[in-house]
Amino acid sequence: MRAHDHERCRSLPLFKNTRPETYRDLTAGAHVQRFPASTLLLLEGDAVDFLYILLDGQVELHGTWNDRETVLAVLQPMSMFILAAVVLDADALMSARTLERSEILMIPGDAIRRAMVEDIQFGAAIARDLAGGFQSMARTVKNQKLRSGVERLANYLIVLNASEGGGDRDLVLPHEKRVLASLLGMTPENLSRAFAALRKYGVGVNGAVVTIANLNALRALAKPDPLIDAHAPRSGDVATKANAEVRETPNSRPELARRSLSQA
Amino acid sequence: MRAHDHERCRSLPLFKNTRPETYRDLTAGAHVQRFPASTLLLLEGDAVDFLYILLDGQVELHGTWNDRETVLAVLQPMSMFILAAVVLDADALMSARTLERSEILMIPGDAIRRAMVEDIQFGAAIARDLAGGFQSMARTVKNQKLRSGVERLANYLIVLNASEGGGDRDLVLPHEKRVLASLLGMTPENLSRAFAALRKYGVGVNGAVVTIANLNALRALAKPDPLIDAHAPRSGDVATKANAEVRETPNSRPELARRSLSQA
DNA sequence: CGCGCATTTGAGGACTGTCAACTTCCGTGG
DNA sequence: CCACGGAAGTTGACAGTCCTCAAATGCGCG
Repeated sequence: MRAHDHERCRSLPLFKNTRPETYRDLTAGAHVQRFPASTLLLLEGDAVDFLYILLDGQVELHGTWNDRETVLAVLQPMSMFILAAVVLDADALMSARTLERSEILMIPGDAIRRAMVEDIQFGAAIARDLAGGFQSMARTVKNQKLRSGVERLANYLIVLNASEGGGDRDLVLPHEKRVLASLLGMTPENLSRAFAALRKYGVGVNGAVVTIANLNALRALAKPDPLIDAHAPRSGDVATKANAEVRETPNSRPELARRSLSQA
Repeated sequence: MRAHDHERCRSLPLFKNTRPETYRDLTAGAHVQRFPASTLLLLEGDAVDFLYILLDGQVELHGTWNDRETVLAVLQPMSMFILAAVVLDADALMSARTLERSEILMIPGDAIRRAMVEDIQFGAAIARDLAGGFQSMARTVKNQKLRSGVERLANYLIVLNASEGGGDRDLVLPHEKRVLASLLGMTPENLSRAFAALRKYGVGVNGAVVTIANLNALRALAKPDPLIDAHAPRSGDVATKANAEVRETPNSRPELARRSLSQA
C-alpha cells in the first residue's frame, strides 16, 4: 500500500476521525490487489471476509435470481462496498465484478468488526456510512416503484448533468449502455427506445455522448425530487474530481467517462 | 413509560448491551404516545426529531412522487423506524402513517446521536441495525427488479406461511389488500388478478384468509431465495447469521429453499 | 336498510420484455 | 492494409405484464 493510497483512505469519511492506532491496525492486515476487467470479486451468497475499497477502476454490484440479473450499483474510485455484510458477518447479498481493470484495498472483516467496538469514532463513522447506504437504497426503491423507465432515464440524465457542473456541455455516459439499462431496471432494447422517446424533449444521443438541448423540457418530464434523486455532490466527496480527466483516444468516439452516479 | 415497556425495549437488539446509564439517558427524554389509526406521524422531507419505536399497533412507511404513492414497509410491534435519518440528522425519505391505533415510543434524536458516540456498545448496535436495514432494502430492490408481480406475491405468501409456523393452516393476511398490493409494487386490481393466477397453484382466497393447498407447487413457481426473501426475522433474534432453520414437514422439499447454484 | 369502502371483474391501452435481423464499431489475424 | 468475426447497440414485430377507467359485487357499520 503506497503513501498515496493511505492519504486517500484517510480522507474517506469512514477513516476521517479514527484513532491512528485503529487505522494502523486496520491497514496492517489489509492488502491492495489488482484485478483485470470482468473479474468476479465476490459472489452473492458467499461469506464476506473483507471490506473492499475501490482505489482505482470501476466495479459493478449486481444481484441474480432465476437466470435474471440486475445491476444494483456501479462504483467508482474511493468508495467502499459490502460494508453491511462485513458488519453483520453475514453472506453477501450482491455479487461484485470489475467493469475495468481495478485496484482494490481489502481489509479483513474481523479487523473491521473489532475496531468497531474499540474505537468509538470509527464505530460512529460506520454507522453513518450504513445510514447513508440505507437511504440510498431507499431512494432506489422509490425510483424503481414510482417511476417508469423513461422517467428514470430522464432523472438519471439530470443528475448526471448536475454532477458535471450543470452547464450545457455534452454529457458522456459513464458506463456501457447495457450496464446503464440494467442499473435503471430495463433491457438494453428498452433503454434505446427510452432515449428515442426523449428526443422530443431535446435529448440527443451519439454513442456515449448525450446532449441536452432543452433542460427545462427534460426537467418538466422528469420531475426530479431531492427525496429520490441523489443530491448535488457533497463537498466531502474527494477523488471524484481528481479522476474527471477524460482519456482522449486518437480515434473518433470519446470513451466512457470515469464517473458514476449513486442513484440506481 | 411503563415497566412492561422498559422490559420489552431492553430486549430489543438495539438496547441489549447498552450501559444502564446510557439507557436511562435515552429514555429520560423519551415519551410514549398513542395515535389513532390513519394518522400521519411523519412526512417525507421533514426533519426527523425522534427515533420511533412501535410498541403496539401497526405502522406503514411509504414514499410518494408525482401523485403516486408506494408502501415501502409495514411494521409490527417492537420495531423501530427512521433510524437512518436520525443518525444522519437528515430529512426523512419516507412518510410514516399508523394503519391502526398505535402506541409509539419516541426518543429524541440528539440523545441517540449523543449516546452513539458515548456508549460504544450502543453505537455498534446501531451500526448492526442499520446494516440489517441496508440488507433488507437491498433484498427489496432485488425482489422488485428481478421478479414479476405474481412471483412477488407467491414469495410473499411463502414467507408469511413460514412465519406462522410453516404448517398447512390457513394464513391471515396481516394488512388490507390495497396496502399489500402497494407493498408488493402493484395496483389492487393487479393483486386480485395475481391471486387469481395462483389458483392453479393451489392458492385459495377468502377475504383476508388464504389457504395454500399445494405448497410444493407454489414453491416451484416462487423459487424462494434466501438472498432475496426474509428468513423470519423474529425479535429476540440475536445472531443474524445462519438462521436457516429448515422445518421438515412430510410434504416439504428443503432443497428448494436453497439458492440455485446455477451460475453465469 | 342503506351508505361507504374495499375488492373484484372487464375492457382497453400503455409499458416492458423477447426474439430476430441489422448496423456499427473494434480488435484480430492474414 | 484490409477482411473477418465478435460484441454492442438499434430497430421492428410481437407477446406478456401492468395500469387505468369503469362498473359490479360484497361487506361492515351507522
